[in-house]
Amino acid sequence: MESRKRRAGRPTKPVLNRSIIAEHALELVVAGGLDKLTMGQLAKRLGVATSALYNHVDNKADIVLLIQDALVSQVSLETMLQLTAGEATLEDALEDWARSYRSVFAAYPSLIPLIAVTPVSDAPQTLHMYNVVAEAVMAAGIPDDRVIGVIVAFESFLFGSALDMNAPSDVLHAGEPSHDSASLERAVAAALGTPEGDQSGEAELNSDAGTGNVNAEPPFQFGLDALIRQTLELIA
Amino acid sequence: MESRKRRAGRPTKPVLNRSIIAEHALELVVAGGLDKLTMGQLAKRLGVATSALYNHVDNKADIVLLIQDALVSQVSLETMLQLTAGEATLEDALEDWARSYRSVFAAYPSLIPLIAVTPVSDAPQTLHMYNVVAEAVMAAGIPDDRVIGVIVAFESFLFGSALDMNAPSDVLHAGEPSHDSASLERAVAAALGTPEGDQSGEAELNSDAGTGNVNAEPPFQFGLDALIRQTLELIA
DNA sequence: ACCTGAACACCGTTCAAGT
DNA sequence: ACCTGAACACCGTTCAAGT
Repeated sequence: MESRKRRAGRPTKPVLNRSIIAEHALELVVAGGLDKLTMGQLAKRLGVATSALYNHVDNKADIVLLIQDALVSQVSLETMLQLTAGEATLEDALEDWARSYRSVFAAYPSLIPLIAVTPVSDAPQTLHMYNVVAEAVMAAGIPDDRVIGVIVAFESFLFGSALDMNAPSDVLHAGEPSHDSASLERAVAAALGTPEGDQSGEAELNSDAGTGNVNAEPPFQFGLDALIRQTLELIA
Repeated sequence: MESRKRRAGRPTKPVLNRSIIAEHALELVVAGGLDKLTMGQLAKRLGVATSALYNHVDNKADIVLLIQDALVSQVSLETMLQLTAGEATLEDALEDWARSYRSVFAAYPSLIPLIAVTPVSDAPQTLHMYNVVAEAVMAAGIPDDRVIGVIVAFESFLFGSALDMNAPSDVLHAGEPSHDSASLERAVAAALGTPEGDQSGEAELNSDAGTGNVNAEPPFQFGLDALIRQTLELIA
């Protein structure tokens, strides 16, 4: 039985709290991107008046911060923790962390610019993740003064790669052939002709959120290898 | 003398066109980010009614596409063109292109998710840039089927790096010290202790758009070096 | 063809009134 | 303390009316 209908006035037991709000806000963003997250839609989903939300959050940005932090906590730190314990290699830890990070955020491209700019002090889960990674990377022998540089370089690449996963598979296809696109077309054709899983011309059928671009893997692997190699050379 | 005031009805000479709209839209975004770009503000700036804009553009997304393409045309392709002519090294061309690209888009972080997802066929200047880069990189001896991978890997890193430039310098500073931030704090302290230009504690004074993060350079150089080295190894 | 001005459905946010 | 409902200033977009 659903709650009949509330009238104005304090309910005997609170119907909302920050966790409930965060949870449903995340579901809205999953369903339709950041644009679909409106205070009105969120309130409707929670069965309250829009204004009731403001008893628990400062504003919409506050909600975005909440879901961002919830997302970060989904990133797998398993291999990083093993590295700290001396039970994994730096190479494996970086690779696993990077792949997990990218796949989590690929589903929320509109959040990425916000995440990149949010101070970790406002997001406890995010702070925790950075701390685990820093500790592991230090344990592996990267000099203290290079740790932040490594982390930020990886993160920059991961943000960009997560965005790239949301591009249509044919982002680089020129429209009508012109003299101004000949080289690009040749490169695109060559790239499509040689992957392990050839997907010919029907790439646009794959339209899952965050996996729109079926050609995202090779560039990701290339960049990730580059960063990992450069990092391994820093070991004292 | 400013135009007195128009009344309804077709003006003898059109007051708007797509170029004029794009130009002023870009100025609005420069002034205050994508949020400040509203159809109402843009119309006021152009001295027309809001609805007049719709005689020239389909919608707001159309305007965003316009300014995105205008931005791409600001990226310097000079060294890439020299590379095609055999007058520059691949290393220099990649470094110059990457730095120019990053600095152009660092000023417009909110545009980056849109750019990453926009098909090049909708943006002629963007198509042109990719074509120049593809041609140059091929001329330098990178195998045809690896060109797209290289370009996309660089671009991913550049997008992320542009976002990072917009983070506050102290993004990674934990708030109150906790057991959950000790390693991170140590890494941050070590990183700040050793740069060529020590900026001690007053980093937040630097608040120019796109250059908020005074600590963005070392990670950028690190990642760029990694990608360039990996690319050079692909030369047949 | 290209403008104005009114209208529409929606936004985020505030606040008095209710319990 | 925590909800409702009305209100406010603003969005993007559409469209009839004017020239």
